[in-house]
Amino acid sequence: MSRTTVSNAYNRPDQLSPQLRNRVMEAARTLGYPGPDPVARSLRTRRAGAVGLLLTDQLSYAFRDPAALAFLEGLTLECDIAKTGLLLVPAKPESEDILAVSSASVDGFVAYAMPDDDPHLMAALARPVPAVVCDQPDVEGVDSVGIDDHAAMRQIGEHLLDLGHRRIGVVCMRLGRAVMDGPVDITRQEGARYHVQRNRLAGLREAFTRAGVAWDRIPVVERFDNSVAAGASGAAEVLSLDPGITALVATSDVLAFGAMQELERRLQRVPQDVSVTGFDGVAEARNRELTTVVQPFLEKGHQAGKLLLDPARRPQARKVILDTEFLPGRTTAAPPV
Amino acid sequence: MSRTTVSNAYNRPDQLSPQLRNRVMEAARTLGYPGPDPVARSLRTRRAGAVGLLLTDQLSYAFRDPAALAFLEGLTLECDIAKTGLLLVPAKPESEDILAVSSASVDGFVAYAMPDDDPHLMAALARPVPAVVCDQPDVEGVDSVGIDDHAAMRQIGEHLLDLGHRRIGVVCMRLGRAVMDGPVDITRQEGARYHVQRNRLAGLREAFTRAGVAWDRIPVVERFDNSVAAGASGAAEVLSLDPGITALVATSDVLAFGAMQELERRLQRVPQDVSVTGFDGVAEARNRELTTVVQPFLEKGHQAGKLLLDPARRPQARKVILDTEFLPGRTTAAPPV
DNA sequence: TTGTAAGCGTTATCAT
DNA sequence: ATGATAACGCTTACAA
Repeated sequence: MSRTTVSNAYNRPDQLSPQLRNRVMEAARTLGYPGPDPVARSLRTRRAGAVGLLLTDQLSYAFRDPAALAFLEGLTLECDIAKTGLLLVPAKPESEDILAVSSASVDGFVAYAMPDDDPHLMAALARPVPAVVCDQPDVEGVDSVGIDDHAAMRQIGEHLLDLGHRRIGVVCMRLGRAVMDGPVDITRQEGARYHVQRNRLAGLREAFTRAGVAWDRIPVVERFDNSVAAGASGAAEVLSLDPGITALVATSDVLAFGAMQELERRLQRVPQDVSVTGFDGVAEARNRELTTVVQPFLEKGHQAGKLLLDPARRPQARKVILDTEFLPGRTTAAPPV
Repeated sequence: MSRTTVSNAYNRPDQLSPQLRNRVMEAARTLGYPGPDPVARSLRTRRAGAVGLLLTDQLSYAFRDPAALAFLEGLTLECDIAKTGLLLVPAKPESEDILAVSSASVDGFVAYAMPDDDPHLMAALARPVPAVVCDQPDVEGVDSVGIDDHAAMRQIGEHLLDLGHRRIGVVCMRLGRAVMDGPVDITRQEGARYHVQRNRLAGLREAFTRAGVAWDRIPVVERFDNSVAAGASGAAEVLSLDPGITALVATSDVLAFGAMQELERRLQRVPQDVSVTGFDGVAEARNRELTTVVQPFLEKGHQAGKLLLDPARRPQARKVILDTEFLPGRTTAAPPV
């Protein structure tokens, strides 16, 4: 029996007589042939049947961050439709080991919120497969999905300014690949390796600078982790830098929850004593009526998947900017008199 | 320049002179050679560098279930260590299409809480790669990880019996691959395709039967989704079948939250009017002090990963049964007099 | 240190 | 309807 016939028996049952097909399958059982080898098939067909996903952090991190989860959910829905697997590629930011990226058998990559200079990102973009970046700076020839972080954060700044706040503090997420928890000077703010954080800080800065508030007086504190605990300790540090602030701006909802926890511990009322804002619009933020910006994470994942899996790929890179919505909540009010 | 030299330049930089290596890399750049093809490499080395994961539901479901998430987190931690990617394989229960399973380029499979007769599971086990099943019945020659669902649920039953409950109702998760929301007779309970649900119901039944309570009088209601909404509607249905129950047993914490929501809507107090129990011990259950059984999801994922990735594989299948802890909370009390 | 040659297991093309 | 042949791109003994 020839190879071709066996291949057809598995892949094109209609191309050969049912009895021959049965004979093939029976022989396979007898001989212990487990069916076509996926890797060899991929080599021949030039299709891996999987999409690679690069995340900011080690794999397990993604399962703790509600925002990353929603993105993943949107992306997997597209993968389901395209009958494509999703390969979570280990890409710890502190590791320089890009072997996992360069040897991942995938038909394309999605990079989500990676730092601009991450070697894993570089390695993925260097691969001769399509890629989509999400929440990252545009790269020549690479499709991208994102929001206008700058404008969204400026809205939050303007909201606080309208309420009358002038002395504020900021807790932001990591700005580089190394742990650098502490106060952030303007140089580091501008040179942040994370597109999203850089733009949010810049947007806030623009709002305050326009209103005539000196930005270099505003304490900005960095935390590596996006966790409630990090938000709490970040808020504590901001308050130690300027105990007189009337509002705390966090660059994520999760950090804002931590800030609120710390304020509560200090018996400071929100918003009567200190206003707090977040960013993202995760479920808990809506429940607790945090003043925040809602961004469509699920839709981001959808769009990223669609761009990557769209068979009719355009000759030039496409760029999707999704809408955000400023959502005033009960955690902001006029500063105390 | 020979193929070998190029291969060595990429894979064994120490095996050739630095200047030659540089010459190779430069030539690669000039010629636009993107580096070794991962698929061809996998074919040759017989290593895919990825582990396949089969989940009960479509991929996106996993990102909604806190239990599945914790399992994933534990598993990915092991994958990180082994520098192996994790391939989420689309395996919708209602689909018979196993192509994604049989053509996934993986070095092994982890199957998590799949129904016993799922064709995707069969296809994965038929592949000539190692596999680990989790929360599933033992399969000849396949490593397994799980808990003693039967004993754990019996504990819950005994707890309720000790408090004096005799008329109870049950809300369980799906027992088969098709949506069959509604009351469940004993035949369907015993024939449930989901190992976990089957054993939990059997454990509860044993406790009540031993105490002399006729099990066939106890309303058991099935819901396909493991969601708060499903728990609420399931509880409502149980209450319509027997308005006189003094306790509601849910086979998951999430369903229990739904049951509590429905009881609150009916102005029934928990636990004064009706007791409620869950299963899993997710974070929210601990916060709300739900009476439940805590099971180590993270550890389950760890163990599954370890078994699969352990290079020193035993000749015979290994079986890991993890401990659970009965956690009495504030949602159970003696029935009203 | 570098090169030669033999597969890895498929599927596409073409011929019968 | 079925079969022969030629890649797919790589790694790895082994030889030079």
